[in-house]
Amino acid sequence: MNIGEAAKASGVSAKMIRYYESIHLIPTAGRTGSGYRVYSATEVQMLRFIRRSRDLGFSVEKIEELLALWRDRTRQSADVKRLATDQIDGLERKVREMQAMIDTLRHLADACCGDHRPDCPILADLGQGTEPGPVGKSIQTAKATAAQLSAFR
Amino acid sequence: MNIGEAAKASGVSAKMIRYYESIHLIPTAGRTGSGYRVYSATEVQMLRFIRRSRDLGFSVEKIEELLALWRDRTRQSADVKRLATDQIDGLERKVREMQAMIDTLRHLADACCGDHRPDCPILADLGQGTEPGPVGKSIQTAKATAAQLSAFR
DNA sequence: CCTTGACCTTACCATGATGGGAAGCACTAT
DNA sequence: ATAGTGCTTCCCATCATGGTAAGGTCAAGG
Repeated sequence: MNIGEAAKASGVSAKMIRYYESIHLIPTAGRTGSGYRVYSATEVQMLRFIRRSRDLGFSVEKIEELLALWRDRTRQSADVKRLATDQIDGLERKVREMQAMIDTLRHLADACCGDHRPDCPILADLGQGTEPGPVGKSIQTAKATAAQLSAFR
Repeated sequence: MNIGEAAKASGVSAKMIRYYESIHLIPTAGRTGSGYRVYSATEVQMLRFIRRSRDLGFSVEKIEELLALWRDRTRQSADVKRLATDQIDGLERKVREMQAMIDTLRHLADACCGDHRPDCPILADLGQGTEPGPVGKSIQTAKATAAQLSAFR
């Protein structure tokens, strides 16, 4: 099977298949005499495993661990479960951070009449600065930086 | 005021201040005779505006628009509000996607006894593949790819 | 006056996962 | 034989941020 066919069958782009091979997430694919990569059903299954794991938000690093457990017939399901619950925890943390942003934004947006006039509590709040002092003067809900947000994973 | 002091006063790292200048998000800072950047209270206020916007998850691109509206005394508050509600929409979409992942993961984790035995429905599900066919055989809740997730912003 | 330490400057590299494109070779169907 | 599609490798871009290195500057104290 060609890389293109494997891509179609697994839902992983050819580009990413080559990338996964280059970072050794998957073993080096076999080659035809002319240098084309060749994939078997087993390898496509592994690619689907990866694809599904990515769909659940796992990082490549975590997928490496998942694959290792998958291959290991003497694994302990507790180890797999821990990976899953860690993933849940991380996602939930992210959701909470974003929810805090949403709450703040909605609060601000609700206060903005949103018409032709220039007065805007949203800009007023952003411009005010929200000092890190003891008594914040503006709505101070979202504490997470966008940087911190994307930091996870 | 030095870049270090401006960083402390605004909550934006010196590194990022230079970066924001290089991409023209903020105007070119003045310099002392020896080449040190100099910042006034006005510029620090702009940096705080940026910092706060980032805290609310706005991309640099969106912050550019926010800053333009901030400076424009003839702005229409509707334009600001639209930026805010768009941001809310984007965040909510992301939250929904992550919530779907969480739901799927929790479902799987709940089914995993998590002990010393190797049997694990989590790996079984990942390995099974969840074909894109009409009748998915495994739990199929999370439809968003991690790629799509981070694609926003 | 000289040293020390803290701070500034620029320039380059790295991150994580992915896409895009170019140049060149291989395969398939007409 | 030729056209078209698909494969190969290699390089670049993303986005916002941090790290590091080599070198210049400033302020305080001996």
